[in-house]
Amino acid sequence: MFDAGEFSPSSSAAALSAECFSSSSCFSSLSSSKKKKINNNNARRFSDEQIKSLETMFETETKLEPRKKLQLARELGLQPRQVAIWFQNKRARWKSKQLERDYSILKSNYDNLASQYESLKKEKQSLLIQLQKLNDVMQKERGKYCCKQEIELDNRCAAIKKNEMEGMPSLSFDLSSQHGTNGVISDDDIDSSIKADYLGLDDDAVHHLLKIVEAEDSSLTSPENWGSLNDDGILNHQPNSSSYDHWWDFWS
DNA sequence: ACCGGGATTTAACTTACATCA
DNA sequence: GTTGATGTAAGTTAAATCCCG
Repeated sequence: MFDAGEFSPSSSAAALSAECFSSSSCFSSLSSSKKKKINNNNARRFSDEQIKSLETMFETETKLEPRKKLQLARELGLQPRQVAIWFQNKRARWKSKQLERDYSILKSNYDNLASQYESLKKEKQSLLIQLQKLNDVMQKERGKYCCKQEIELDNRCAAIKKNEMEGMPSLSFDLSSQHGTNGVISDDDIDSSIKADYLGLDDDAVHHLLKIVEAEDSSLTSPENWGSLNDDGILNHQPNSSSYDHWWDFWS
């Protein structure tokens, strides 16, 4: 399908040199002094107008039809083979640039992900430290009030034994003394009772403990302590409930 | 300002392979 | 199925050009 005047790409060098089809292609066989002269005339490189036309054509189609190639070559005063070679080289350069662009985009995406990963890692570390602190406080308080209750229980047992020895009736469980004056158990009572049962503590211990926990809690709930959680971080995602299972493991 | 040399750009070439008549 | 013409991608060459010390 070669057009008239075009040479096969696989032609031998000897054949090509014999087919000296333009001043620029003949250029390589000239002496250095003549090369210099031709160079001064800007003959080797295509002119700006030629390049502009070639670029414009390349934007519309990266592979030229033979007829368009002939037409373009005629318009630019080049050999069709020169146009063909220019398009070959242009495709190669374009592909190389495209690879660079793709690489740059991929690298940018990777850097963003790596940055997010590092940020989340720091948040996790910070949360683990806070969790450990809370755990320590809980252990300390639980131990403290368990002892207090044991002492109180011992005192009551001692009083009962004393009364029994003195022939007085043993103290019965008095609802009114523990849960309001009318003997009716209020919601607060139930609430405290549940908390006490759950934690194994009495009311005072529960209230005291809750104050401590709330104080610790405020450091978690105040925005200034959130760090980068707001910045497109985990707070913007609906957490999977199982993600927080370890929090409740702590309480059980 | 000039120079030398390494880096980059670019036109042209070579080779290997694919397609089609 | 084979062959020759033609086209392309990928890699190379050589000269021009750029850049920097």
